[in-house]
Amino acid sequence: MMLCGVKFRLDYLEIGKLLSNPNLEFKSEFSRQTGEIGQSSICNYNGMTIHIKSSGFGYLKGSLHKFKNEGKHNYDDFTWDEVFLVVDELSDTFGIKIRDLPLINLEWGINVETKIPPKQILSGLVMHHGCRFDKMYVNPGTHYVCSHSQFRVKAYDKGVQNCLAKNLLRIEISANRSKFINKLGVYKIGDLKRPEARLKLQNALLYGGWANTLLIDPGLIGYNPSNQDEIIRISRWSNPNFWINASKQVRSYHKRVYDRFINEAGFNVKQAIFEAMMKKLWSI
DNA sequence: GCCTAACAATAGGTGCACAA
DNA sequence: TTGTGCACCTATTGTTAGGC
Repeated sequence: MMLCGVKFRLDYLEIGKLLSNPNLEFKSEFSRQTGEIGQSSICNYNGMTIHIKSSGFGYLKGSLHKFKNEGKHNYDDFTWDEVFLVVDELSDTFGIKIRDLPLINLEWGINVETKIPPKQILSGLVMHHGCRFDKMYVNPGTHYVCSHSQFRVKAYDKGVQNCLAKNLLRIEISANRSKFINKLGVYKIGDLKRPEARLKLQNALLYGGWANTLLIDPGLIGYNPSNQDEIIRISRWSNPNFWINASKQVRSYHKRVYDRFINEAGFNVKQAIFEAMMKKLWSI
């Protein structure tokens, strides 16, 4: 599993230390109209950003994974040992103890290699729980995002994004609220030293995230229905709008029947990804 | 302004009865 | 056999007040 984005809350103490750190250069908002210098100031450093809103409130956010790669990319693997090395390095650079800062947001995910191009898988993503996936166009590529109020489930083609030759699918959970990660036993980055906390993040990704997605199996597109009933069912199941517009009971029923059908017909794209994630999770 | 905690409201999943 | 509606429980979401 890989940690990606983080957002920490900064208090009076840290803000004072950061502002007096000679290695950091802060830029303030400046209004040409009034000539006033805004209260908030920003500092960018290798993919990490410090936002100081007032003397008592600010946050530090960015990608630890990118920071490890000097702010350039995040398509390689990022082990837990590396996470804590990066946190220590960042702590030294900034002169504050990052490990003990309260986490406000956290993003974690995994890259898996797939047999078929990720694009085919992504276009079949319909919903996560009762929430539909939206397409967000980012250059290059497309992010499939499902936004709940406390967290987002994201999937995208990591290979295309970084012009890699292999089929690399990234699946990610991003928690917007500290409540969501607190529930998993994570309050600060140091908590992730504990294997139980890491396991909870993994499970949230596997079971809470991927297992609860509704995926139209790419195999369905080329499937030859054997009778009239199947023609109707397949045409419904392969239509995202059928799922999105169905009442929750209808959806729940069809999901069950669809899962059984997928299983019997041997369409296993979702399951294969689940297993690949599982394997990958235990290897890094 | 930005965020959190607590609470109420709403939505999802499941099992079951039952209709077409 | 396929599909729908209902009740129940639980998880998620929205709202409000309040901290810093």
